[in-house]
Amino acid sequence: MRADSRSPESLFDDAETPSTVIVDVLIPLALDIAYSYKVPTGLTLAVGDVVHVPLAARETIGVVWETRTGAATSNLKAVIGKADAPSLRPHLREFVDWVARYTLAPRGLVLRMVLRAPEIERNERIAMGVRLVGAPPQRMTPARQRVLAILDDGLLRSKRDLCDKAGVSAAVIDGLIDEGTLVPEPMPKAPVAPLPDPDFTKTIFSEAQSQAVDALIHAAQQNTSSILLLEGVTGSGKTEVYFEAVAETLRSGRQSLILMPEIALTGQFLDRFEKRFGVRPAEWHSGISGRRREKIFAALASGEAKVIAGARSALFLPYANLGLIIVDEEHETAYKQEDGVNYHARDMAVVRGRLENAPVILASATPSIESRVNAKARRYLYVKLPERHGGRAMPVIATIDMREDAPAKTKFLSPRLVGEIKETIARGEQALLYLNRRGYAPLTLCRHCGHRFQCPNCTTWLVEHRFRRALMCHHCGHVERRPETCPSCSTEDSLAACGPGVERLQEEVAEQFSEARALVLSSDMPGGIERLRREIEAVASGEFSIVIGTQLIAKGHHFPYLSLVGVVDADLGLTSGDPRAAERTFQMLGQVTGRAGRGHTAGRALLQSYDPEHPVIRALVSGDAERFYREEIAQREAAGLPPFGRLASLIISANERLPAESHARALKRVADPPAGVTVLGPAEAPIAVIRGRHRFRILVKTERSVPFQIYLKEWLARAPKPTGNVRVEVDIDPQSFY
DNA sequence: AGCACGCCGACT
DNA sequence: GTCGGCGTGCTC
Repeated sequence: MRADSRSPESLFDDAETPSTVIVDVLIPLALDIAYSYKVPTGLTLAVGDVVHVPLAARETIGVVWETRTGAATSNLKAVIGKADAPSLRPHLREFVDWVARYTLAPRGLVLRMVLRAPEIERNERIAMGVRLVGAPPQRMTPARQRVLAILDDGLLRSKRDLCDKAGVSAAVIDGLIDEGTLVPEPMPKAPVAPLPDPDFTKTIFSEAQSQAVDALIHAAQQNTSSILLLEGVTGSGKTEVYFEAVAETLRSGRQSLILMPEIALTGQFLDRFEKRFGVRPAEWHSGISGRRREKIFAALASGEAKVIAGARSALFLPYANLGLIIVDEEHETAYKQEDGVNYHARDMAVVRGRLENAPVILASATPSIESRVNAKARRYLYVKLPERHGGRAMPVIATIDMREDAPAKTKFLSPRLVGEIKETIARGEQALLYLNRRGYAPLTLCRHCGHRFQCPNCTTWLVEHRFRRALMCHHCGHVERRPETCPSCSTEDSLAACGPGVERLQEEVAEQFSEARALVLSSDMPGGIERLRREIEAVASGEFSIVIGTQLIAKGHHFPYLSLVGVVDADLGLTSGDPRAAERTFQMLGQVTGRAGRGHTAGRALLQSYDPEHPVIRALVSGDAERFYREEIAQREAAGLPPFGRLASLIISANERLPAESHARALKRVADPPAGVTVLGPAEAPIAVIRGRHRFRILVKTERSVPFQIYLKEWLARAPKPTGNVRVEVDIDPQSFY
């Protein structure tokens, strides 16, 4: 061996060194390349193995990405040893590489999403139970009698269980062990998730549903991947239909993943699953902690757990034999991860399905434009459930023209809506008022000098929160006290609230319906998620007659007493600059109005609008979704926007201390795009300030059909590197992998 | 992710 | 002078 092994040449000089096994280890950090390590003699490693490796002065975990033989150069560090974790299967490694390439993220960061699931097993404690073996004790006591009576059948029981049943403390059992009457014995490991029974109950389906079920079962039986869009209006029994595909996958012994937007993972879904399969599915979301995560991780890797219902991160779990992926509410924006690795779980689900030869079912009442386009272009199979099941009627949707049926000044409920609410609560039914605006008023101005309160960081108005006596920016989180006098002209009591928020609506409801029990449901109410959950339960049990809520009430809750939905400002959101504004509004209002009348009464929905002829409003009223999608796609094409995919936004972030200059520099970088890429307008206002950095969003589209994120990455790599505190990130918006 | 290094303004 | 915050680059 050479004395001077530090020179760069020595790394490749194998003249005097014997050949050894070298592994390339991918480390779950922001690194795109795998690092090489020597394998010490006596250790055998295979691709996919999880290993401990030295890194700088630390020790980290990593995954063997490649093995090879090479020169044993002494400047390679050696693998420390194998970690006690299941090896990553080829499909999962392929998935990591694919996602990293597509999302422009370093491979290590994607690997981290796989590995951070468990903190990688620590040695598991084996639970001990006791069994009756020896002779009865010398001294018999009533407590001992009870214990022995229970263990009479000779079965193994856990101490905990035994204490509860016999009504004794652990000391009694320990005493009997000391006497030799009972013998401790390791308990068999309890299954992490009990096995769902595909034939626990048989659902009776309508004719239309049966056809959908057949199509889904057919897809599930294939050992190849097919993508299927299941479009079914609220109340059409989508969930029960796709449960049949899960049942079929269970029968074939393969695993099913049901992806849901985080918030939708409710008790109600779990109950429905239990009703169909006899047990609850294993759950996976941010609320599942430590031990449980490790167990689920291991049970999926071994193939023991068969069905998992989870949020988007469940996509990166190590399935032993994945046979089906369902993406519930596929249009949900919660599927888009915006920090760290930018990915859209729906699209990555399609990719994983392809890699694992598993069918993917995308389910929604209001599919995203891109899934609709894919279905119509026959890239996806398309199954539609056009009507509600059980003979329930669709809600009747009508508009209230606010130009004709105007509310009183500083009021926001039209006389007609007020009348309908009165009738509804008089019948003992529930009314829901939907307004997607937190706080009291979206704008505060001075009646004397016209001063408007604006966020110092963003170009948005500050929203008044009367409850907290504060003015808040809903963009960046900036908060300031609401002053008594105008900061500009010092006039007292001149500040006026403009426009409605849910808090203000609550005030109006209290005036109009003083006798009714009303409740505001908003994500920023004090008390957090726990209180919110309780309140939703209370609404479901009919405790309130008027519910005022922001968009969180649209998410998959079943309110059996709800018969009237009033959309306070149906135009809200239609005018924002977002190219998806119309689509989002259509989806949101479709979900909200769909809440009406799922119980014993036919539902009604009223949309208050100043623009009742707007295509989105008209589509909602006529129930003609087909027409909406057709018109929206045509309109996007007319506006020069691609119907789906091939549209990305570049996020540019610059230190807030040097705004103008850095911003200009960063913009220069995207000002000169290559042929085939069009920059859609400059970024005018920062969309947020995160950790002292302004974030600007610039939309970019391309004609290229190759995965254009890769194309963008190459472009950005070639572009002159911005100096100063500027960073350009590529954020992939509606994605396509074609 | 950590950690070192180097650049700046601030100040015992 | 040097302390410390922040930005940048490196880790087989």
